[in-house]
Amino acid sequence: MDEQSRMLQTLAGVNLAGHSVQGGMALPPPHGHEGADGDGRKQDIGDILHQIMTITDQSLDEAQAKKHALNCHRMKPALFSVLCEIKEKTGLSIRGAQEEDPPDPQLMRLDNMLLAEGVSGPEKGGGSAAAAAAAAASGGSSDNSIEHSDYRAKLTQIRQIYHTELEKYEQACNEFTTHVMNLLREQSRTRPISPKEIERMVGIIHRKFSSIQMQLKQSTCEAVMILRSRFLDARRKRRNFSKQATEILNEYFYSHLSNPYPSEEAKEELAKKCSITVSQVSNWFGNKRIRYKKNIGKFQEEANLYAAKTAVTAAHAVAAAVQNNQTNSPTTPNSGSSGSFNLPNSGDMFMNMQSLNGDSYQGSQVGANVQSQVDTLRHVINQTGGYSDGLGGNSLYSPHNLNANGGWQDATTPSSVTSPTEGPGSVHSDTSN
DNA sequence: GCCCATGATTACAA
DNA sequence: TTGTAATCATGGGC
Repeated sequence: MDEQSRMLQTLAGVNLAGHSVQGGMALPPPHGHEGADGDGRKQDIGDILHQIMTITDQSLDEAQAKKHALNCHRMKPALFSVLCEIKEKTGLSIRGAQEEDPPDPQLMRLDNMLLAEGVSGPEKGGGSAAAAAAAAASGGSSDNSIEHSDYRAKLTQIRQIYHTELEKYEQACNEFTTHVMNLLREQSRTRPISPKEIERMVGIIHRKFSSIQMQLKQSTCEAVMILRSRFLDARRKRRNFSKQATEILNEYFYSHLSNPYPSEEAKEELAKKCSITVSQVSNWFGNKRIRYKKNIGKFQEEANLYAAKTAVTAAHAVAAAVQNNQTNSPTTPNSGSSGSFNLPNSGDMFMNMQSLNGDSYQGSQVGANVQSQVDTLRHVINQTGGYSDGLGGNSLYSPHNLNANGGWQDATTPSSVTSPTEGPGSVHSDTSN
């Protein structure tokens, strides 16, 4: 109504003389510039304008009656035509300033994110990348498949809500647009409304609804981010490693107690075997070194246990090697690559035991001194098979690898055993520190 | 609910 | 960059 009033005010104040109108009728000049003949027409136009101007102050019935009277007035076609012309001219200038809005960068960002997360666009296991990353971060154990599906389920839920809401908005937008268009078409019978003006109005409505949609997209993005951060937050979802994984890590730790710093390759192998990540292996060793050093006494029993286990495995390995040597090699027992103390690959017993057991440490060349285990093995061999489990007072392992400063010694020369293939004091490849 | 174990994080040093 | 030390946060047994 504002625009209408404005235009009518313009009409009322502007000299319309000279405008040709439908039916070859010229509009009368305004008041004060006419002769006696024009006074009648002036009065007519003045009346019409007054009626239009006061139409909002009247009751509905009155207004309807006046509207009808206006529609039937003989001057209506002429006025209507002039109004159309003026509106077209003013409309052009307004459109020129408003059209061709550039795409909103924020909206584009939101759209891209929703697409990347699999919320919008075709459904093809959206968010699987995030879920996979989280699975890797949290250890890749069987729990992850549960968490993965949990994540997917929640994402699907968000997706459904998003699409339902979006559909609702679009439906409401269409309904409202249709309604407004109908209203405008209806009104166009009584006041000049061009199709372009209707189009512009539709554009305004769509812009309003798209701003609402943007809010929806924003909150959906937030929901996805929260879900993702919760899922990816390993600390929040801390799970203890499996017993088997801890066993493997402990075996490595205690069999490399003189230098418990696995190389990158060893970490990768351990990670693979334990179904955890390399950084988790690093964390584990970091924690283990610190906690072991802080409380050696507490870990003594554990150390003995793993030393014993290692010794048993090693004894089997050595027995097998001896047997192999007896059948295959006529040379001196300690020469060459086999023999009673000629441990394969020069003393990285853990690795070699794994190899002998058919595990995957072969070829990884993860060197570390294992003096304690070699000592243990010697002990076992010297006892000619009289192996004690090491838990009953006679400790198989003594924590002699920590130096006075509390740091680990660098792969020191074993006091009683010299590796046949390695010189004294040699440092293995896993001295990553 | 408390307490301990344990995986992760952070600040710092070498 | 890696390791250490301290700390946080959670899980699990009691």
